[in-house]
Amino acid sequence: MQPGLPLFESVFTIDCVIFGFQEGELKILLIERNEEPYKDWWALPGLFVEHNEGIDVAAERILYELTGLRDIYMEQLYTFGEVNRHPDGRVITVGYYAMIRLTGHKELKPVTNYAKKAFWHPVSDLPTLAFDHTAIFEKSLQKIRRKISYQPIAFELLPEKFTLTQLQHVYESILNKKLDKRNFRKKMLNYGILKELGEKQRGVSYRAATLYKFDRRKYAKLFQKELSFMKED
Amino acid sequence: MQPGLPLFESVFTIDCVIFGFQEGELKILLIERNEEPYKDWWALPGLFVEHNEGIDVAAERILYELTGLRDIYMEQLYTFGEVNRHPDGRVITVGYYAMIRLTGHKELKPVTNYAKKAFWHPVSDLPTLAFDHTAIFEKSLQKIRRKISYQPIAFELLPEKFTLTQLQHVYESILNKKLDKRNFRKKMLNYGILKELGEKQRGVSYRAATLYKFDRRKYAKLFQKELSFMKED
DNA sequence: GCAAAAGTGTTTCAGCTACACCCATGG
DNA sequence: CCATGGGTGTAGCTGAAACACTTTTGC
Repeated sequence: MQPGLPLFESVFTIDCVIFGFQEGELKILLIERNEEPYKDWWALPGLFVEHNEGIDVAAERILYELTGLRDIYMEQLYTFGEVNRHPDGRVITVGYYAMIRLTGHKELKPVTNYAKKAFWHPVSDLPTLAFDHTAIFEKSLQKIRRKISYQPIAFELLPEKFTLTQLQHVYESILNKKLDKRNFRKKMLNYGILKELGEKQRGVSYRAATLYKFDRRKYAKLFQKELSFMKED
Repeated sequence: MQPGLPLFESVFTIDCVIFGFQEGELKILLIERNEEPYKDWWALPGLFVEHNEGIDVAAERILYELTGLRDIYMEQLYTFGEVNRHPDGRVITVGYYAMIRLTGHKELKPVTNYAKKAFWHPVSDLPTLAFDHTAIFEKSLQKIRRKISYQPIAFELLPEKFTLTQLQHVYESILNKKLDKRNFRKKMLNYGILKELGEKQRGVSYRAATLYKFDRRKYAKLFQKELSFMKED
């Protein structure tokens, strides 16, 4: 620590809610802790922030250590600094959330020492989590529910090529309600931010659907920054 | 600091964007710094968080020290943790924003030692601020612009009794655009969350306007939590 | 031929927008 | 009597919601 600053120091961590979409369900990545406190509990992946490490960089570090992925969609969520949130003393944590593409064959990397293993858990059926991690998760879900109505985050969870039905399932699992198929398609195609690829699905035992990709260029052109997507209630 | 935690400590502060509405304009409270670094610069009011002090409590402490007010509308904004944001080393800061009622006669309390004085500055014409405080301010403005469209935060800036025109001016100054008077009134009254008091304005040299108050009870009953207020663009 | 999902239009309704004039009051 | 802001209604448009049947494909 440099001179000039007073000695008000605090212990300080990052916790991360990592969303993925698998088997038609929204899931998050949990680890099983291998250390006290909360040994053997499920928890959000987290780490201590090092000196002279920016918090965004630290958040990316977690993600890389766990999944081997870089350049992932990731946003800061909220900072949790209640005195009693950690049994060993005042630990402030900054929550982040991330969204990753689970292409099925992607394996989780061997997990760091403080965790036994990591698993994808459906958000509809989470166990009780360590610390205040349940609250952090709930805040993240609130945030993406709101965000999906004005930013194109659904595409972060899908492979590059996807069908409209897959896209609809992402919206439905985040918003936790059924949407009307015709209205969804009409609206989505009207935005003009999907590019229809010439291709169709392969290897399905029913009528193959048209594949689309998200056209970032058009999106950026149409809306400098935002877009009113999907009504909220 | 308690045993059991590793020695990853960080210096850690709170900075606060305090909004007020005065003379028909949206303003924020700035202090003039009396200490290095950035001595003599304008800055957001901030402080170091003490050990065993929750961050929300610390944020309320700033507000009380500067304004003598408690029980104020206040929300966490974002956490800024870039390595180079503070010239003396890595200082993480949690930004908050608050909204207070400036009833005109309310004086600012004598300011703490690190500041010479505090002033209300119109947000439309802010000086360059110390550290990354300009970025913190801009994020807070973005946030309340979005928030005013789904939560009744405008009332936090007004006295208990207000006219519809005053309310409209609050919306206009936050959204930074003119609104149509008839449409604004129709919509606002339709929500059914304003209570018409029997009274009229006094001491104005034109037709006195009807006074209203925000009916929190009705608001809570109608919308458990949220409301789609004012379209966003 | 059947199971499973793809794909497709129209009507109705609510809420947003645009817009201009008379009224009450104090000085 | 004049200056200042208070207060009011309607018509047109746009976007959301509701709703059911035919098509394609693999097996």
